[in-house]
Formats: sequence, structure tokens, C-alpha cells
Amino acid sequence: MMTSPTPRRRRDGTLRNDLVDAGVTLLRERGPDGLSLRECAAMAGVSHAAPSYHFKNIAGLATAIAARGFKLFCDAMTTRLDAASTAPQDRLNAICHGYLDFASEHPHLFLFIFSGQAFNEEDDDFSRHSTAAYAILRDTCGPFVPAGTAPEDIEILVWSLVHGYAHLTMTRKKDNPELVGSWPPLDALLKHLNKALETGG
Amino acid sequence: MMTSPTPRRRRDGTLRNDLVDAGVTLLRERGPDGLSLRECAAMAGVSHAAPSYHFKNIAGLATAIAARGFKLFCDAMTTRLDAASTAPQDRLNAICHGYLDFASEHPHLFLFIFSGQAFNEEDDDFSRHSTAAYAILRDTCGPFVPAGTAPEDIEILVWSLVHGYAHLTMTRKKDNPELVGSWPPLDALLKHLNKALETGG
DNA sequence: AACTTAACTTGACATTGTCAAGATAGGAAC
DNA sequence: GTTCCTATCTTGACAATGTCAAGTTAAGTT
Repeated sequence: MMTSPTPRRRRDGTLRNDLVDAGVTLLRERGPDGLSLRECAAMAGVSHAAPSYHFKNIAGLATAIAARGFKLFCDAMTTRLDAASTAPQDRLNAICHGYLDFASEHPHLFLFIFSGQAFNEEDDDFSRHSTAAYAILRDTCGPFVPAGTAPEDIEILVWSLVHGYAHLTMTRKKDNPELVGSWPPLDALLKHLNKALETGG
Repeated sequence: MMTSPTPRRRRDGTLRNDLVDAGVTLLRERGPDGLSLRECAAMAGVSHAAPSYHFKNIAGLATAIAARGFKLFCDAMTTRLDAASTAPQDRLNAICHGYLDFASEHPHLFLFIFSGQAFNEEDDDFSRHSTAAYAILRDTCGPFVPAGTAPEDIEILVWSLVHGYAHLTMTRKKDNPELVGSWPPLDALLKHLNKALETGG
């Protein structure tokens, strides 16, 4: 007999990563309720209880998946930022488009990380990437914060608008046949945002 | 023996309603993943398979719960509208506050109806109430639509901003200790919105 | 009084998350 | 090279869940 192609015991920690991969795939293929520890295990070619060594429970796996989501989220915004000029307005529009890129390309992960389910916020990976995402927002909004205004006022304004647009696009647009044809593009909203930040600044 | 206080067979359709009540309670007490057909049945005092007579499956119960959610959602906006003047700006701010009222008072239902899970959009109750919610938005935005602009441009702008704010408040604010203290009030964002709609009109 | 049917109940099955206990490989120690 | 150790799994069990099929009962109809 040949030796099995995947060694039965790996000492390199690849299983943990494979389980997250499997979880992401499951979410994509079966929707927000499709996550299953046992199926992730099966996909990774291990026994049903193997995940419990790497994750305390299914919430632990969910946190790891969410951490992956926030990482891809940062990547999407960074990619757009790298292609943008140094003009603040350009950079603001860039992260907004990056935000929407992420939601469009990974709708299952986007809905998952913003599902409201409790993740383990103390998890290193999770907090690192979710903090990084907010830092990108904060940096990009900086130039638009007028003196005497709290930075959060501008940050949450921008975040709310683009998040709401992305989230409604994913949750309500697709279900509402009347809206599909007339749904405005992101730029139609950014036009107003840019104006508000100009005159308000 | 006394006759049981709840008759074992009801012919008035109250069980269906009781099951939705139980589902709402379960969502509130156990979070977004806490819904269970068998527990709803137990709460309503019927056997574990009783719900299947009223709902095809758990997705059917979920749709009925979501319909209830959209109804409360409409109620929250209407309550604020009734207390507002006839000034368009007043009414716009009113529905935004109603939106946030609903999210604050029923966070579990708010997250549930915007969870991205597939509901049966052909369900009468569901489509009636979700359509009514959008109609309120449409009516209130009407006065702010400049000639030559698609109404949806304004509607989705307003909806995105308030939805994003409410949704982020429910999903990210509570988890992020750094943000809790500095989270701006809704009015801080509405100030910008009002200005954008003034000057843009 | 017999019949019909709406509104359930009972029982079974496969799937799930979780836990406890056992097994095994790969390296370290001697 | 044998013994031991420990990280990394496997096996087996259990209660809970959604779903289906079949049986039952009560409320009205005839």
C-alpha cells in the first residue's frame, strides 16, 4: 500500500487553517446557517471530533472564520487604496469601494462578520484584523475632521453610509424585485457624502 | 379533574401566533442562533411536531417571525411620524429615529430580519409588511427628490445611512470597548444628511 | 349517531455539538 | 535503540434538533 497522501498527524498546524477554509466554503455554499463542525472535519479529512483540539467549540471556529473575514476585508480596502492617489477625497472613495468589493466578492463572509453573533473578541487574530479595519477607516477620514469635531462623528458617518449601502445591497436588494432594476450605484451616494464633507468641513 | 386550562385543540389559529411569540422570545433570550422548532412547541405547550402543521419547516417559522419584525418596524416609524410636524425635514428625522427605536428595542428582531437568511418573500404577511416599510421611506423622502433625480437615489441614501448606523450600533459598537464611549448619537449624522439634502436639492 | 376533517400527537431517523477516553506518531532522553 | 512524553488526533457515547410518516382526537356536519 502507498502511504496516505495526507499524513494522519500533522505537526505544522495546517489542520486549523484547513478547517477555517472548510468553514468559509460551507458558508458560501449553504448560507449563513450552513456551518457545521462535523462537515468541516469531513472536508479536511479528519474525524468528527478533531476540530475540538484546535477550537474550544463551534463559537471558536466561528471566531476564526470571522478573523479571516476581517483580514480579507482589510485586503479589499488596501487594494483600492494602493490604486488611489494621495488626494483625501480619492482615498475616501477608495475605501468605500473596497468595502463594497469585499461585500460583493464574499457576501457570505460579509454577512457572517456582521451577523451580530458573539465572537470571541479577545482572540488575537480576530481583534488584530478588526482593529486594523477600523484603523484604515480612521486614517482615511482624518483629513475630513474639522477642528472641534470628534473624529468619530466623521468616521461613523462614513462607515454607516457605506456599511448600510453594502448591507442593504446584500440583504434587501436581491429579495426585492422592484428594487433590483433601480438600485443606485455606490457613486450616487458618495457624491452626496463628498459634498457633505466639503461644505461641512 | 379540572379541564386543562388551554384546550388541547384550538380552532382559532392561536397556536400559530403563539409559536411566533415563542420564536421571538427565543431569539431575544438566546441570540440569533437560538431559534428551535421543538422549543417553540414546548413553550406553546404542544408536542414537538405540532409546528409542522402551521409551518412547512423551520424556514416557514422564520419567515413568520420576520414578518412580525417588519410589522413592529413599521409601527416604530409610524409612531415617530405621528408625533412629528408636517415639515418634510421633521418627518425625515422622525422615520430615522423610528428606525433606530426599532433596532434598540428589538435588537434580536432587527438583526434577524436583516440577517441575510432567505425568507419566503411570497408569504403574504411578510411581503405586505416589508413593502409597507419601504413605502414609508419612499413617502417621506419624496419632498427631497430634486427634479431629474431618480427617487431611489435619495431613498437608498437615507436608508443606507440610518440602516448602517443602526446595524453597526448593534453589531460593532457593543463589541468594541474603544468605541462605546465615543459613539456619536444619530443626530450627529442626521445633521450632515439634512445639509446634503438641502444643498443638493 | 355516523362521518369528516382540522389540528394535533407519537414514534422514528439522520444529523449535530460536545464530552470523555483511548490511540498513535514523532521527537527527546537515556 | 529502547523508553518515555506529549501534541494531535480517533472512537464512542449522549442529548438535542429538524423532518417525515402514521396514528389520534375533537369539533363541527350531515
